[in-house]
Amino acid sequence: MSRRRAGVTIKHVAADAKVSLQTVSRVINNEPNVRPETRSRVQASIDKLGYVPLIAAQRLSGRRSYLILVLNDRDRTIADWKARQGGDWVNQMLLGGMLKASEHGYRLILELVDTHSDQIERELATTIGALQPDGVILTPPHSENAQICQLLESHGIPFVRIGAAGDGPGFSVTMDDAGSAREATEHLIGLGHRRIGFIAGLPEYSLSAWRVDGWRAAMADAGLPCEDLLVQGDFGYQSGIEATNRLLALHPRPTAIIASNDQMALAALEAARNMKLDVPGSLSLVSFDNTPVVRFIQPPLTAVDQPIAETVAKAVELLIAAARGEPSHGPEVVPGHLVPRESTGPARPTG
Amino acid sequence: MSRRRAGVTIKHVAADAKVSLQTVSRVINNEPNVRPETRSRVQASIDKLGYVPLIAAQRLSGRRSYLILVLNDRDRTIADWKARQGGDWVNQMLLGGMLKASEHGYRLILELVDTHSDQIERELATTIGALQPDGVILTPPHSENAQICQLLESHGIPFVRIGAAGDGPGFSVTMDDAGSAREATEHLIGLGHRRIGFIAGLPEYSLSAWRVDGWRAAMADAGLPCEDLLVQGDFGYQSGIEATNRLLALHPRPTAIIASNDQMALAALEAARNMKLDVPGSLSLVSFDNTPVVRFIQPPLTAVDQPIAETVAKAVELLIAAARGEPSHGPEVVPGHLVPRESTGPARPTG
DNA sequence: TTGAAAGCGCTAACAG
DNA sequence: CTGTTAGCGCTTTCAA
Repeated sequence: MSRRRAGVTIKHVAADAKVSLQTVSRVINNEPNVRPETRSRVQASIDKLGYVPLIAAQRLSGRRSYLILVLNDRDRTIADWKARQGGDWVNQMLLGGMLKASEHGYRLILELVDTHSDQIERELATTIGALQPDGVILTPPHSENAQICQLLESHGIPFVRIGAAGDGPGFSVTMDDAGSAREATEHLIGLGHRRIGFIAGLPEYSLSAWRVDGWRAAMADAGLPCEDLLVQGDFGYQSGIEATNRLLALHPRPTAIIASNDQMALAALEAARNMKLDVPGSLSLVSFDNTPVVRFIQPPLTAVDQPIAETVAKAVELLIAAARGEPSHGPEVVPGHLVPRESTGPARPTG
Repeated sequence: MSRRRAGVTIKHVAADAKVSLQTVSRVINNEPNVRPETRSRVQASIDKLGYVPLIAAQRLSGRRSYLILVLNDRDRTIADWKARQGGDWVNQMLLGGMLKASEHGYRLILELVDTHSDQIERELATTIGALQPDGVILTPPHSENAQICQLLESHGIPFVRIGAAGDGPGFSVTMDDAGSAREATEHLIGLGHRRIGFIAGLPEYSLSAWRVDGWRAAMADAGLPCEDLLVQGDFGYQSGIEATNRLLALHPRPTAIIASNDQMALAALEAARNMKLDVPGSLSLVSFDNTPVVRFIQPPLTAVDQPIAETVAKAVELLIAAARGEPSHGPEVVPGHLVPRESTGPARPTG
């Protein structure tokens, strides 16, 4: 008869506490309408028997799955892992997300999705159908993917878009890219720099534009021109080299450069070295992301720290609140901050 | 009547294909005893309707959960994440584990467990009870935890112990720590070193001893004494400083040091610098783990690369095979390898 | 405040 | 080769 392992179920608890299944269920889910006395009797049985609700069963009978799905870009993530360059986006995501989730009895499942595939829809529908997560977290560039957002909406699954504009569907949590870029720029201006180059990231990421905006605003506020000081990069090392070469060929040469991510900043450092420019003596450098390597390189880079853990924790909170039917908030912004290190210094006249 | 979202279930498929539920189930699970013709008709309906089996339902009816649980040490993992020093154990684990798992329709769930808690048992029982994973992967130091192993055994859940001795319960996958240590030692001997110090890791990790063994064996083979050259560390930075100071105070001074992990190697580098010793001019240094930082430090460290991704992938394979009732293998060994960089050079007579 | 009954979507056991 | 039946463990009606 027993075709599975001996497990204590709600039935055993009910029998032990001499109540109905329903009452046990109510206790488990902290629902009202149970006399305190009954509740504690049931709880005692639960503890005594070591009963644990089986999530699959809870899900099946229409309740929550206690699962939150995090969607990352497949190629990018795998490439990062294989490169072993110390990128820690995923680590910070787990740090913020897992811990917050587990506070509420939820679990995170990381899933890699092929952005460029024309099968996203099928892939995603399969995952969602199979898992029935209570919420989904979208990271860039998926957070800007209309197809994905629409699919999630049509399934009625709450989702958070990280690093994407707040006016779309779902919740939005951003890291104040503009503010951070402004802070970085003001830091340099404070050091006396007047020609500050900016290497932008891929235009399909909204945050690329926001970072440019922050820089522009700070420059404008200080009455400094941006003119030829903005060059396009693609977040990759090679593009950083090219962008830097372009900037350093200008007359007069910029005395500082802000790169939209660490890879490009590392590239900028290399490019500067190739031109025998000392950092920070002849060129100050600020980077975005603050991945571990930038602390170990010589000189350690001044960088904008992206509060990934905090942001993802916030995302998880929004999702859990939504699953509980709590009222939803507007777009959330988690501020980043500048970490000054040795790659930035006082401006010196260019040669 | 419909108290849940419209979802296409096995019933719809059965109706559409004009077969019984059971036949659909057989097709889904690739079971035999279905006429090819019937099979393809069912498959057509599945595709047409976009049917996806709900994992919770499969689990509930006694089938597999398609979940593999990975247990990591809570404090260590969180500390690593917070330190942001570029440790990428988790990344490599996910790289190897997730990809392999997804090949077979499985998913990985990472769970942090408190080793020092006297509640491990309850904590674990809860997780296992709630999730009912088809397999569990234990990483050090949990892989050596008798309490955990016993609990898993009593629940009848297949599990793999990574980096633990092969003679315990469950499957075992190791990274040939002894072989790697031997390779590192032979590399140094080949460079002419005769006094090679070794900084051991925490004794509660079996792999600490294996690394020592490999070093000892290589030294013995070359007819070199180990005597006072072995000092105890605890994998932490501070212990690396102290151990190195101890070694460098010896007469004659060792010309090379192998540290049992990167943190201690980084510490050794620092300690050597404090004594104005050039690396690798006056002291060669080899480290274990090969985390990203050791490539970015000056000089880049020669290191033993731990094949974490491969190892975890192997673990996942073992678990899936076990879930399928395939015959089990003996202990598996995934070889690591030495990555020579600039921290090792020819031995020079000590002063 | 409590309980009884009816499923959720799927599979195992047994017929045919 | 295919179908029927009886649950898996839990929650949701709805009734008491």
